[in-house]
Amino acid sequence: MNATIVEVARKSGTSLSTVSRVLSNSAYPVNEKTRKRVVEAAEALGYRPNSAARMLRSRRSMYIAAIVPSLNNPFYSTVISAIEQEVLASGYMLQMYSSNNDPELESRLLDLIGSVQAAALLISSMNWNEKLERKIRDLGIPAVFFDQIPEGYSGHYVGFDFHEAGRMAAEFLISEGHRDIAFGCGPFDRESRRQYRNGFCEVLDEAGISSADAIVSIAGAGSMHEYEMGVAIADELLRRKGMPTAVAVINDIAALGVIKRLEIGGVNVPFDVSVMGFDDIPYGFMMTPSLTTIRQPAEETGRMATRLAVSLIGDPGSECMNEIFHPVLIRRESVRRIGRIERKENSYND
Amino acid sequence: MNATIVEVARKSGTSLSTVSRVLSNSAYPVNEKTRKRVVEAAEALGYRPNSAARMLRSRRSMYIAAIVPSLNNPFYSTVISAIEQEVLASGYMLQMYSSNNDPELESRLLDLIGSVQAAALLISSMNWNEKLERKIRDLGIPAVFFDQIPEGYSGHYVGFDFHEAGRMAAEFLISEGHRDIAFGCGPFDRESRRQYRNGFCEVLDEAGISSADAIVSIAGAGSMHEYEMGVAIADELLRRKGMPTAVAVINDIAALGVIKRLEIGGVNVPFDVSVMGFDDIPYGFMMTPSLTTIRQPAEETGRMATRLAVSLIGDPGSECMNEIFHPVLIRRESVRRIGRIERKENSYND
DNA sequence: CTCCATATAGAAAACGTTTTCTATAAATAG
DNA sequence: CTATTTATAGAAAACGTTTTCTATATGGAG
Repeated sequence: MNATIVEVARKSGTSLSTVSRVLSNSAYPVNEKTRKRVVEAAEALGYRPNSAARMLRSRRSMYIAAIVPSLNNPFYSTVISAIEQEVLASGYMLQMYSSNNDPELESRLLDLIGSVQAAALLISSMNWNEKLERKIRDLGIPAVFFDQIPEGYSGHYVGFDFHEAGRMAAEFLISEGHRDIAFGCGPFDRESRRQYRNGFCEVLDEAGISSADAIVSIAGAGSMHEYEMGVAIADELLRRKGMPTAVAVINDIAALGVIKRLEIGGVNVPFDVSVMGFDDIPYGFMMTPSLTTIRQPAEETGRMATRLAVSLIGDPGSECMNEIFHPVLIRRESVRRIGRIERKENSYND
Repeated sequence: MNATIVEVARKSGTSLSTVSRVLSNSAYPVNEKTRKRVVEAAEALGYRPNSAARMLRSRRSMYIAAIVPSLNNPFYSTVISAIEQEVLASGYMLQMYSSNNDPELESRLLDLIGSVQAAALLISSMNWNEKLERKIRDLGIPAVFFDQIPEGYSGHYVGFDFHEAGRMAAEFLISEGHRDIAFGCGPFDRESRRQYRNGFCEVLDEAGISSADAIVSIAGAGSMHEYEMGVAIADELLRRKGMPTAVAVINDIAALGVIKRLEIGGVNVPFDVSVMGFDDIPYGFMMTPSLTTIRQPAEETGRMATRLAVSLIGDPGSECMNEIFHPVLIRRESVRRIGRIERKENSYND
């Protein structure tokens, strides 16, 4: 099987202690000549340290664990890529799992992570309760929440200002001359969505537009695919008497559903109705019309969360650290300025 | 810190051997009464086995490692999700890394994987050479390639019939009445693409259509984003004297670039030119026009590769196992039948 | 020249398990 | 009633490292 440190010791004519010191480049002084012999022997034998033994004895973990709701969501896959890079760059290895936002699965995953002795936990979850809190605390390792921060959570996190994003969406639509505005979404089952809605409605109300009528919330959307939800939102819009001039949708995929359904219903986007997304999925600018949306910085979130976690490893008692990212507006074609009727110049690129 | 088996033994008034037997549910008989005591003590202490110790002593790994070119690619993220599920279901844990198809990084990752003592390796790579072969062999664990199978590789794999996919694309276009057909792609730097091209051209030639003129290969596309490549393909098409009636594109994202660029150039898809994709990204049916394409079964690939790997763990000498999946045609709107001029009925769903 | 620090390296302990070995009591076979 | 399984459980070894402890030269300081 794999060569062990003992075989390297035998081959290099030294003791196992010496070999360990060389190969784990400890601070302990070892003669240059000997070091060379050891390195050569290890090389020749194709020695690779057994990480289980190493972790066991040194009581140091080489793993950072991450839990995201889904890997298929382009936002999270971007975050995860950034996390992966940063984790490797910090000398750790990544153990990544997806939870589907299922509390049951989340709990099982935390047990697994507990038994692999990860050095830190990165997690994005919409659930927060006694049980989860205890489970995470029992892990005895620093945990960093990122992206959505569940209500009541009070620990380290790298978040995003969903409230500001909601405000930004509404402000932009109003600044483009819209007054008759709808807000399409599913149930408000997570804090992030409530915040977005609050920000959005706040601005509407400030502008003297009734936000109560604006909301088109698809009740049973919890189990629906985002796209279907968008279709349902557009259905509802088409059913109403008066069409708004603009609709903000809770995420990009749903926005695509809205657009497709409206187009089929004979309503042109953006000429009859403007549609505004949220997320900035990488396909938004490839569409026709390309999607005006709001971006949450995904790489930055992943990187920052990882850095924070790494810095927390080894000093557990530190007070709550956090970082909040801000939304950035991505102006493209799916929202048009009211009053202008000329066709906006098309572009095939961002 | 975390409770150990010894503390559980003390608390339950038994020996550490007994505790181990209970908690690792070994086949060894242990009195029901005692078992209960142990379980309760473990529960009370919140005991979680230390996987490093467990792996070290039992010489069994709990990890399956996977390397994919990219996590941001929706095809791979679907594969990875399936792998994750299947790995967990088999009682293992997943260690997943992305290589960007970079041989250097691949090699580093293999070293890492070697030292974590994974039980099996799942890998999708376009590179195959002496060095990689030796590295993988040195791991001493079963390796299963999936998706693309590099030329010269002879081991376990779960593949896809790219040649058939190429044939299918060409046959479909011809069956829809097209004779003037282009094939848009980047450099043929990987076996899978060569196979697709070969199948495609084969059918063209059989039908008496010169395949040599059909190929629009963007030279510098190696470093380009797929979408840019599509734009470049369309540019080239627009530059030519005669527009083909149909263009097959090497992947969906590039197809989106082609469509957008053609539309901007005043060429309507599918009325003036039909566009055929390849991959079936999840956004294909959300677009306008929705994308006609060919699907490689991603979940099935991930699941099958994992099952194969798991079955291979522990009997290393078995001969080369493999499984090949076949393409399935996804008919949507971006390809139209030549001769028909009525607008196909739009649908907002698959 | 003696004493003490220093560089170097081997011996042994330890990490938390699983597994093998050994021991005892109960149960069955003869 | 003795001999031999069988059920049960503790003791001890082992997995491959890192770390602590101990030992031996070597080199200055006095």
